[in-house]
Amino acid sequence: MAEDVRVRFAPSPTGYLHIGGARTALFNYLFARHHNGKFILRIEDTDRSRSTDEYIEAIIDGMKWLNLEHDEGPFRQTDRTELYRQYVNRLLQQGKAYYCYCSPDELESKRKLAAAAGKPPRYGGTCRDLKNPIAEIKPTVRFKMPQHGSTVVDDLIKGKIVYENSVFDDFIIMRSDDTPTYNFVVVVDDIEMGITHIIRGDDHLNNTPKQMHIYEAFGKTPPKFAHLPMILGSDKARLSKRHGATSVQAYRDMGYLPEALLNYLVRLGWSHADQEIFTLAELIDKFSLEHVGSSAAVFNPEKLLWMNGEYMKAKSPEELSPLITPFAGSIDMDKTRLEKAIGTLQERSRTIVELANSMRYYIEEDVVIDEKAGKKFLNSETKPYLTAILERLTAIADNDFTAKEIEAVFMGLLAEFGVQLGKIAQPARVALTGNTVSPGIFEVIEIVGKEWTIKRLQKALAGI
RNA sequence: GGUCCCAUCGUCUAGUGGCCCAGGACGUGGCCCUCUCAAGGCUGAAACACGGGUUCGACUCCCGUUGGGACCA
Repeated sequence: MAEDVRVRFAPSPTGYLHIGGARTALFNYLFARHHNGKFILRIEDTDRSRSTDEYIEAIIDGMKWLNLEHDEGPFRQTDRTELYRQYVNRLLQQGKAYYCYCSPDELESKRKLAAAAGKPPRYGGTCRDLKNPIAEIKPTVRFKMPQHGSTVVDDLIKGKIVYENSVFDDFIIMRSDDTPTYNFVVVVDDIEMGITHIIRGDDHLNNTPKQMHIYEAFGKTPPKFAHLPMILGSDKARLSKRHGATSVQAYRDMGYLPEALLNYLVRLGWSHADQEIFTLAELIDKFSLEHVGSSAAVFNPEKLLWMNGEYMKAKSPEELSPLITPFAGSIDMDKTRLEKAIGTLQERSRTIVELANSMRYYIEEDVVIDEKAGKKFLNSETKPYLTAILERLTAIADNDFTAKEIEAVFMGLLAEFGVQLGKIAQPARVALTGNTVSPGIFEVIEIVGKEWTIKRLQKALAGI
């Protein structure tokens, strides 16, 4: 390996950490870890009017939740304007950039003229060879782009892309108020930070040739570029708020697991034959830019939900238990009983929220009977069963109140009444959980415990 | 409008000229299992945008058309 890999994730803090941003961060992270390189976080807050500290926090927070640890940073661009100015001056001194005195109005009218003539609205180079400064006007600084030949971007994902230099104009690198522009700042920062690979969304693809010329103006070899395809919404337009939840924290709040979200995100564009589920270690080991596809991907919430369910099943109750707290509050329950309860529910919960919600009849002493369920299963027909269940369960010794014993009771009842299990399990389920759906009834009864079970059965019977 | 990118089941994708009358996954239909619901097992429907080349042979290479997307204004 010739040089050490250094990559960066450079979001602008104008919103929460976006799903697309998270994927970009993930790919950078995996690339860095795979190559034993460095992953740098840089906050692009040059646009001060739209950047807020709250969003900076939110982005860092989101990265932390996803466990995408950076090695350096977070760096911020604010207060580095002096540095950018120095870089601009170097270009100015070397004649690679120049002052432009054209007023916005002039440029605007020229643009309109060009548009009317059906020509692309490019800067004509009016001030390119100007000898004497015009004292009374505060100028912008433009970068001299080559006027002939072509520029080749050899992208790691998209392949070779050729741009005719005639399509470029001399773009502004510093505004008249001394603030540098995006394309310039990125390059300066990437040079300063020694970035070797730029992995970013392909919405930046068309900026790349311009940036390459800035590198060259500073005598630097441009880094390698890899432009990731966009993530789209169901209507194939770029994923945005109107497609529903797009921020990483929204998924956290909906009870998704960070590992599952990452796993889903990595499969949006990257693949490893037929494999769907990957541990982080596997991803780091197997990740490569060569297997990143080149077409945009539609975000599919259903598949994410499925994948989260897979991770819910794979977790141990001990791991799940603390994750419920934000949704269900701290649960006053014996540790082993709590974990048993989770164990019965995790495989039928696709999110932590679903899990927390279905915990109710384990956590709360009283249960609300669903009206429809009550009508159907708690009636004169089932009363004898419930009465018998209450009687037999009460007879079980307190320390024998286990699923196994409870099952034996039910089996005995089946024989006596000459009915199928469903006949008596459903009424019991409704009496104990309030609903027709739950884990296996014997386990439920054990975990609910003798005291509450008896109480609930009595209450159900009283209501008939 | 100009420039650029993209195009395999509804969706994510495998496929790097013959292994493909196209494989996996989500979703979806059916069946099985079953105390309910999930889970699980089996099974079905479902795609190479179109048109030209190149080649003994194209999903795979080239060109064009169409359609989507991005950027610049």
